[in-house]
Amino acid sequence: MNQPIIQSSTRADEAFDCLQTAIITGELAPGEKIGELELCNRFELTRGPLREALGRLESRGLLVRRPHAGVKVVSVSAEELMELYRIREVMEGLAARQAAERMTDEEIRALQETLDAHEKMIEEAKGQAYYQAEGDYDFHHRIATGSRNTKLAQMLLGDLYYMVRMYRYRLSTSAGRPHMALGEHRHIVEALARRDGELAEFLMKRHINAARQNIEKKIKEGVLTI
Amino acid sequence: MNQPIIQSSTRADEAFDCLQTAIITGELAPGEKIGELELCNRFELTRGPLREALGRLESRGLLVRRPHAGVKVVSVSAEELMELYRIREVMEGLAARQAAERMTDEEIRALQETLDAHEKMIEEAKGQAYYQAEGDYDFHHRIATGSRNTKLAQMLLGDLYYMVRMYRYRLSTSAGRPHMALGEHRHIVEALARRDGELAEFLMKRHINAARQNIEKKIKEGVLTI
DNA sequence: CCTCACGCGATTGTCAACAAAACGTAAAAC
DNA sequence: GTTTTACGTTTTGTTGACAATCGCGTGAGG
Repeated sequence: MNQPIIQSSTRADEAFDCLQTAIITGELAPGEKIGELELCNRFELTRGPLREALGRLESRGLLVRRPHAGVKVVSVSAEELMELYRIREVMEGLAARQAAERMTDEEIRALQETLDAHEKMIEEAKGQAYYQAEGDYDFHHRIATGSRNTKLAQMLLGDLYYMVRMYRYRLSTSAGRPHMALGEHRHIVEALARRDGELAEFLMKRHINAARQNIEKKIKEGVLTI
Repeated sequence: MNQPIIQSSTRADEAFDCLQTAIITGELAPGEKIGELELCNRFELTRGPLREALGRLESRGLLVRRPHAGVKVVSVSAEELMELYRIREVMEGLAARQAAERMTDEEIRALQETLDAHEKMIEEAKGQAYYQAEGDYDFHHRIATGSRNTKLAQMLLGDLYYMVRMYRYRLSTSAGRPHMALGEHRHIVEALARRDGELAEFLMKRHINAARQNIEKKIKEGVLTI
C-alpha cells in the first residue's frame, strides 16, 4: 500500500543506485581509485552495505577490484565502446523481432505517441541534446521490455544501457543526428505495427549500426575523444 | 570438505564460487528459500562476506531477494529457458563472426584438436553425457573468448553459460544429440579456418537454434520436465 | 647515484553484537 | 466459526571494532 517511491528499502540498494549514477555521470572518473571510507562519509553509510553494493557493481562490470588494493572505476577504450555497440546490434535486433510479435497494440500506439513527443522536442528545443538522449533511451527501453524476454530485457536495461549512458555523458551528446535517428525510429515502429518481426530486426540492427559508425567516424576525426 | 581448498584471495570470492556451483548443480533447489545463518555454517563463514556474495549472485540473476524476506534461488520456466537460447543464438552468432576475424591460426588449430578429442570421447565412452556436455561447453567457451570482445565474452561466460549449465544439470544431458552437434561444430570451425565470418555466424545461429528446438520438442513430448 | 630491503601507516577483509522488520501463532472480538 | 489484531520469535539489515595485507617512504648497502 505505502509506496514511498524515493525510499529504497535497504541502505545497500541506496548505495548501489548512488554509486551507479555517480559512475555514469562521471562524478567518479574512470580509472579513479576510490577508498571505502571515502565513499562511506560521502554517501553517509557504513562499510557493510557499501561493500555489498561494491560487490554488485563489480559483478556488473562497472568496477574492478583487486583483492587488497581497493576498487577503481572501470575505464574503457574506444574499441570497447564499439564492441558494446556490436553487442547492442544483435541483442536489440532480437528484442525488436520479439517485440513485433508480442507487444500489445496499446503499447505500440503509446510508442508512436512517444515518437511524436520526441519530434516536437527536437523541433522546438533544438539544443536540448540531453532530452534527445533521454528520448532515445526511452524508445529502446520500451522495445526491450516489449520483447517479453525477461533475461534479454534484464541484460539490456541492467547492463548495456548503463554502459552506453556512461559514454553518453562522457562524450556529451554523442548521437548528434536527431532527425535521422527519429526517422529510423519511425520505420521501426511501423514494422512493429505491421507485426513484421524480420523487418523490425533488420531496421533495428541497421539503426544501431549507423549510430556506431557515426561515433566511430567522429572519434577518427578527433571530434570525440575518450 | 567437498571443496578443494583453493585459497581464494578473499572469503567472499570463495562463498561466491561455492554458492554458484551449489546453485548450478542443484544442490540448492530453485525456489528454495535459504537462510543466511544456514549458509554460514554450511560454508563456514560469517555473514559479512556471505552478504557480499549474495549481492553478486543477485546481480547476476541467480538469486532473487526481497527486502526483509530472505533470498531464494531463481526458478525459471521452460519458456524462459527457450528465451535464453534465443539470446544465445544472436550473441554466439556475433561471437562466431568476430572469432572468424580475430582468432589466431594457433587457436583455431587447437580448437580443431579439441574437436578430435571430443569425437574420441563420444565414440569410446558413449554414455558419458557429462563429458560431452563439458566438451560442448569448452567449444563455446573458446569461441566466446576468441571473439576478442571483452564484454561479449563476459556476458556469455559470466551470465548465460551458468544459466544454461544450471538447466543442463537439472535436465541431465539435455543435449542428447552428440554426433549431430559434433558435425555442426566441425562446420563452424571450418568456417573459422576460412575466415568466413558471415558463414560462421550463420552456422552458429543454426546450431544453437537446433539445440533449442531439440529441447523444446523433448519438453513438449514430456520427456523432459522443468 | 641507484637499488633493495625493512618498517610504518593506511586500507581492506573479517568478525561478533545490536537494532529493526517480517512471519507465524494465538487469542479475542464479531 | 471466521476474521482481525497483537505479540513473540526468527531472520534480516546495520553497526563498530579487530585483524590481516598491501603500498610507500626511508634508510642502508652496493
